Amino acid sequence: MRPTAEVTGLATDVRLACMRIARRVRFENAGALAPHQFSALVRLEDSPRTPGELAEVERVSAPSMTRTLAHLEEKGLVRRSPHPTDGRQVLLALTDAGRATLAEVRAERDEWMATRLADLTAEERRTLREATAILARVAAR
Amino acid sequence: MRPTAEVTGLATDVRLACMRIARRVRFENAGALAPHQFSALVRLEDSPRTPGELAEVERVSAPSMTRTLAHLEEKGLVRRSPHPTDGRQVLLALTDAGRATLAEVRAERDEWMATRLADLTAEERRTLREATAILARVAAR
DNA sequence: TATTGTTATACTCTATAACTATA
DNA sequence: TATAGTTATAGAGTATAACAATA
Repeated sequence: MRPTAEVTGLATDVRLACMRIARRVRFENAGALAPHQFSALVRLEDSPRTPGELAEVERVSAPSMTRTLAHLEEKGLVRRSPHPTDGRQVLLALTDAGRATLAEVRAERDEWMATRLADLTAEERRTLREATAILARVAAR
Repeated sequence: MRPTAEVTGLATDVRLACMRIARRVRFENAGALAPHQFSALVRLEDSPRTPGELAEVERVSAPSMTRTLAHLEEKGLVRRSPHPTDGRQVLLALTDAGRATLAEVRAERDEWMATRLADLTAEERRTLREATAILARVAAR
């Protein structure tokens, strides 16, 4: 469907609101983990992956991912193991420390948001709950 | 007010939704302008500012801002002029090209969002409209 | 003597190209 | 010969320290 003026105006507002929130969350929680390191760690949460897969999904070059993974390994957050069937490939997996770090960073970020949402009315929170479901679909497309 | 479990869960959802949207918008529109250059340009929109003011509000060092401004000046997006009363300071202002560039980047970003919002129902857009007003207040605190 | 801005230098993240090992 | 990953090298952004000009 072709966007109307009403939709375009809303698009601006939604975009700006989301970018400001994201910026505040990142700023408030610089944390011990750089953004690209955090992103890579998140990708390993569901299952181990190869450096190549991680580079592709994070849209960085293979050498960049090599470097990022080396740092995460130094910090003990990921562990590497040989690929079971392809000797050229390597598998990276989260360590217990890696999982704990992910949880910590998320807890800090949630706390920032939660303290602010606690001051809203129940009605306002209901609106946000509905909106996040919609935004999740929008982001997925 | 102390966050309840219900609020903490919502905080996670809101935070994730906003960060995903922000990420998609940034990814989708890499544009001709690097993020830090775009940010600095936005700060000059309302009125001219000194390098020191820009460095503080963008939370980067003075030398970093010097460098950023040099690049923006090379591209013809900002113009420098002497401070009227203090010979040590310098004033940076947007050029017409700078304003045009800002408008272009925003238009691209809005288009990405607008094409997605156009597929939603009117009811869903009403929810988003209410939510963005709430989020704007949250981000401002 | 303090402040504003720039230059000097070093470190980090990123990319492309070259290299090694395996398929 | 093609693919996965690493190493070599270079480019861009950032920071701290040192410097020049002005208050």
